[in-house]
Amino acid sequence: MAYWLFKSEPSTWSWDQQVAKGDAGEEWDGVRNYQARNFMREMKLGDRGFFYHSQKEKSVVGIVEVCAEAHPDSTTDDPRWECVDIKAIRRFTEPVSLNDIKAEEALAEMVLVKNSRLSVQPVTEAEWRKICALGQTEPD
DNA sequence: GCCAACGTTGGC
DNA sequence: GCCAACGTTGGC
Repeated sequence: MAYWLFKSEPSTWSWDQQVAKGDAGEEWDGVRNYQARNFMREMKLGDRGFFYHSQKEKSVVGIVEVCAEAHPDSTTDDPRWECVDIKAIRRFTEPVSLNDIKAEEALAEMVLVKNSRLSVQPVTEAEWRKICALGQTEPD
């Protein structure tokens, strides 16, 4: 199983909206970046991801699961763009802020730190476990 | 609100 | 195929 991070501006699509979709999940649509799309193409059913709020909050707020593999993005006719569906699994007991992450030497190589603009990105298992620990939340 | 970083576009 | 110009994102 692989681990990922999904970034969203809460004013556009928030954790609460994701939770409201329940187990049916929702398309992670609107991605118009090849790198991000390619990562979504690599995702398998059951892969886990962090849900990160950008902008004002800048925190990992919960865990999601891939519930549909890559398919055409319904928000565009352009066949280049695909997306996966994700569903909320659980909220972090404590949100883990970007500051918290930057303060951890073990997390210094995270894509979130190195390339803050990439909206869909891979997370290593070590990073996954570390951030779950910081969030006082079960990793699986 | 600013600006750095990055990606994309289009002219040559 | 290069690169300048431009647009967007997101942290500060």
